[in-house]
Amino acid sequence: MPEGHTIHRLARDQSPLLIGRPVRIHSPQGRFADEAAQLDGCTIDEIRPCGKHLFYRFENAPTWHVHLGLYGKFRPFEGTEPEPRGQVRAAVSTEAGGFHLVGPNTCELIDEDGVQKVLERLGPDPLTKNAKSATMIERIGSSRRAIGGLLLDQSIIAGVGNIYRADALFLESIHPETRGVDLTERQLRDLWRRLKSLLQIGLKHNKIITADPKVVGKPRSRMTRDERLLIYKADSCPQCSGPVETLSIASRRIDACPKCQPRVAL
DNA sequence: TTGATTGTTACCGG
DNA sequence: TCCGGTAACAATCA
Repeated sequence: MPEGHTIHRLARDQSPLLIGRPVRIHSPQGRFADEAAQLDGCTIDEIRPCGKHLFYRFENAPTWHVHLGLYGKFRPFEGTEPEPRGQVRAAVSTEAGGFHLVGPNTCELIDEDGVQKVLERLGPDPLTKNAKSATMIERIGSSRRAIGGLLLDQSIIAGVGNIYRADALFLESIHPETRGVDLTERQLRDLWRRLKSLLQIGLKHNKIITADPKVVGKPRSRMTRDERLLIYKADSCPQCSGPVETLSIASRRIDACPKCQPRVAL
């Protein structure tokens, strides 16, 4: 259930355990068996995150491309591999431990051309070092689509999901139905910085910080100011205490405060 | 059992 | 041509 920060976090956490040594890979339920056999015993050179995609680059073997989709997750273990539970597509391990990959959306082997094809379809990822906002700003600024929809479009900006789009727009006082062309360059630069900041906070804490106590996992009263000032699934606006408006943009829920995020007059 | 969900894509129609 | 709506896929939980 990832937005981009989850993917970057996984790459960061898995790298010291897996890179530079041979790994055992198998597919307990067979749905990835042929591919796993190709990788078994090979050495991982690099675990590269981009947006919501993960690329495991191997020495002398194809690249393993994983996208978790809505439900996929990595179930880590220490020491000996446990009995698989659920739809375990692949099991990866070293002597120290490893993980079960459960229910991913994408799980495939691709060559370098394949990697490039996936990357070409992604916009800049704010969590990637030296990522440039220019592409995002240019594409949004020339689009008549609603900004709420544009932020979910991975070819415009990679790694942003449903929660961060809502909270970033709230923090920047932009109504989700505002058209891209109606935003100023200043607003777009601020929006990029805000998304980057939110993703970095998520990366640091290893969870999305929102106003929903169930998601955050700690009481609202104990959140810092930055953590609390968010609107996704909030009962009322954290800023003005007014009612929250729930909309559907790009077929997904988005919340907004009609007072703090005024609609632009057309 | 039903509905919702931190995702993506193909397809259709205005 | 652009863009929104919808279904499909898939897994889990309240």
